[in-house]
Amino acid sequence: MTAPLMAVTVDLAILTVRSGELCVLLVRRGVPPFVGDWALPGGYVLPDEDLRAAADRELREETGLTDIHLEQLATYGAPDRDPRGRTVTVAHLALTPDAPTPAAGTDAAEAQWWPVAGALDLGLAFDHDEILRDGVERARAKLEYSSLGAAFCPPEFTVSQLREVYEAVWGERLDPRNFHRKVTKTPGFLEETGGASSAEPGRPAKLYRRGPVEQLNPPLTR
Amino acid sequence: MTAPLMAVTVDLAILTVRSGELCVLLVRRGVPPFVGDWALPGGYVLPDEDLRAAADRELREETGLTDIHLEQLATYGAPDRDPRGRTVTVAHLALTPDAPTPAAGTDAAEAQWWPVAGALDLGLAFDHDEILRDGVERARAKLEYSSLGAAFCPPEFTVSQLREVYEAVWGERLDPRNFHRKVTKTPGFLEETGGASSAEPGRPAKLYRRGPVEQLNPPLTR
DNA sequence: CGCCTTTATCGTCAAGTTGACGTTTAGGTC
DNA sequence: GACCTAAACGTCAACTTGACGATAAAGGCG
Repeated sequence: MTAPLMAVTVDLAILTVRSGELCVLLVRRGVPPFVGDWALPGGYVLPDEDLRAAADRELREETGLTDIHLEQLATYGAPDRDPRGRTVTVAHLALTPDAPTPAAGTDAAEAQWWPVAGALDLGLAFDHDEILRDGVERARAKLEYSSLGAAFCPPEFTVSQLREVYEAVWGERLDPRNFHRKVTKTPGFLEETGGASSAEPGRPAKLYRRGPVEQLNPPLTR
Repeated sequence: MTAPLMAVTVDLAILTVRSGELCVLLVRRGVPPFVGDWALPGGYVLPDEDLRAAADRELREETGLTDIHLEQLATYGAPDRDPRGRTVTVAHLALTPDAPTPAAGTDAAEAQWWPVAGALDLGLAFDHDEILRDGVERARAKLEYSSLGAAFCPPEFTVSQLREVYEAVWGERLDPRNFHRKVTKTPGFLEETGGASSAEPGRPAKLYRRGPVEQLNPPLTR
């Protein structure tokens, strides 16, 4: 049997929290198909390129960001998902602290952060609605049982900043006192830096950085 | 830019519990490359076939099984993972109750259940060691916070059977009384059928089937 | 039939965790 | 200083967990 050949792409659901809202980076397509529609950034995997390397490259090209959390999400390969021909896309999920709106890439007329609810109302190109929904779902689930919330925060952050991340991703308010107790009493989740932040009114908050723990046990609860 | 084309396959990590051990279905390769080596069952995705459909088809071809739990695991695409040329594989994880050793498929000289520890010592073809490790890891994690343990059990089963699944997958003993309390008191996890099993010595155990709940909250703990 | 063995099921209790909410602390501003 | 704000710490009842005792319901055996 001779193997059927297909195009393979990577697409990125790059999430951040801006002003208390979970946002995704979308690009407006500048080439067919779906010209003018909004889409997740992505592109073809090169002949000698690893999937992870392709995702890293696209991330760098679209945002200039490096060293942010990037994980494989899922692979989408419905036979008719791309009108140009059979294309399988390996979707990735990236999480980043709030960053300036990046420059547009080569294939994209514009790039812009969108609140996820609004992005899903736009009607994205290809099956990117589904990918985005799955990515947001993954992010929500991972905040519960991993220390990934800190991936949305700058290197040093306060407990309040971290709580605002959880509130934005989960879309619900959390009790500041119980949240503080939980994250500071979980060994290895946070490390005190010694610094303090007095940007906000009120008592200055201690600064923390990510601790070594990846899995939270017991998990945080929505 | 013209899209680089690649072969796309699905590979299956089909897990079951046999005599208290977590086992995986392996096939011995009958065609190059890696002739004679053990490998996960799998094959090319057809030109008009969805990824899920390809996984379903391979599962049916290799085991004759249908209607068992099947989920996408991850996608592996290192440029040199297949000596025949660039090949990306979408690995799937399948969980099934104990079943008879299936007949070999077309490309496989034999098919056989292997305890996972032994299977990893064999040195599997391609990157199937890595896929198997990831699949086992996924199964272990999902038992904690989902009701997927029942996917290893027949339609009707006892609490002890379910506990033996957990013990086999996690590789540790659980207290029968606390396990019983946990699974029977979690609303929606199990449904009593009314029947009883007296196959074992001792008091007959009530029979249960899977309840509607998918996510366990709070989770079971190792 | 009683008695033993086996496993299922139920109960108990101390320790730990959660959720709701009060109190104190440490900065700003007027 | 008085007042505002948010951080950080405390309290307490309800619940969950882990360890393990007690009871129930079968079969085997004298």
